[in-house]
Amino acid sequence: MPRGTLSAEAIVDLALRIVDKGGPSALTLAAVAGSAGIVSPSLYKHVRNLAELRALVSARIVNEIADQAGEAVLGRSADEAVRALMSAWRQYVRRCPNRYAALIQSPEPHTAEAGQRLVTIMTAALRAYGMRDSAAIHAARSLRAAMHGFAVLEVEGAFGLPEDLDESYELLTDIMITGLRARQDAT
Amino acid sequence: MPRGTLSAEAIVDLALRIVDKGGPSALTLAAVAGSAGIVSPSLYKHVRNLAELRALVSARIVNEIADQAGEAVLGRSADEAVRALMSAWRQYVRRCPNRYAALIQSPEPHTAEAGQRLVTIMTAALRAYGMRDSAAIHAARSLRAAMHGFAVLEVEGAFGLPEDLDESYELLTDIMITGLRARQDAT
DNA sequence: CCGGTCGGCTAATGGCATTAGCTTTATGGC
DNA sequence: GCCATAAAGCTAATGCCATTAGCCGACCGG
Repeated sequence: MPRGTLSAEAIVDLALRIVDKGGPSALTLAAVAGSAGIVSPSLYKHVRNLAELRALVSARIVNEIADQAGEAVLGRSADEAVRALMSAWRQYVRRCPNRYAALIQSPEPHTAEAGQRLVTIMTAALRAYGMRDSAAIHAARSLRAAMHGFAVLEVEGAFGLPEDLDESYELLTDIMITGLRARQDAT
Repeated sequence: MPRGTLSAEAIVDLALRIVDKGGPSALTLAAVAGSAGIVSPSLYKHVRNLAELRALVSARIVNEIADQAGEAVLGRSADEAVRALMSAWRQYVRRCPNRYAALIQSPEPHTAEAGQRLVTIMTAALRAYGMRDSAAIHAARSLRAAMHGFAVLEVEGAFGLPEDLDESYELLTDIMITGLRARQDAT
């Protein structure tokens, strides 16, 4: 077997660079092959098809986010943990908007596994509010919806008005924290 | 001029039916042309290109959502208005998941205009919390992020766990209401 | 030294968007 | 009622992309 230098991992690396530069729509097999110095059909020796490459890329991105999120939450709990988590999430989005835009939310094995890490991190952070099991799941979903929604809208340029986005996100953060805490008091 | 029966409006109608049936990726000029009984190049006499068609479709969808949202909010205020708004939003998503998935959040004139309607509806609902101007904008963005995030994740099947989604959304609704009310009390 | 397999290649197909340029057809002014 | 015109259809052609089939050479273990 020739050139051992091209693994699926390496291909994902190249794919990420392409996404960073040209956005999600630039991620084509032709482009990846080109940047690897081979022709596109050769890629099929490493990756099943474009859909799988997208899934692998997404899994990598989710893992990156989970890394950031996990680090942010470390040593904090309750309000501070949620604030740090939300802040870390948005920081990732601002640092790598194209990657975030390329994220595909599929019930695909690799991505799902990485997503599981996030669920664990989030439910752990929520345990400080006295939430467990189902309650923690529902709260984690709410948190994720808020973060993801803001991220998607910001990345896609959907916030047209001139108001400062940092302020908006701070408000969203405060709302989530207040809301979660109220739940804690309620139950 | 022959066949006056095919306007941009009619094309969007056909496009929506295609999206409903096959999801966003099924929306191709070839498919639309086929369902209109013409060949694809003829479409360019009515629509600039695929991107514009997508934008027109999105504008229509945003208007549909604004209709539902506006109706839901009518005659209610504060908590009740927010609850009704969030409920209407998700009902639309559940009724037309493919349409929601096809939504493109572009800073494009038609969509932006429809989006303006939504902003108006939302800020009006938030005025009951004593929010005006910038404060209302930030709050509207937060609300939109929460609703959109949940919608996107639900539509894309990103919520893998068996927990009931209705319950999750109710929690998110409560969190938003509690958070917004706390803001009201704060200022 | 040799055979298998891995990883590259070329060729070919089919779907799609898009452009150019031709033809038909309805209609509005005469 | 007729005809010029412009709208709205068509065919042909291009180019990009994913994907499949089948070929070939190079590395590795024995």
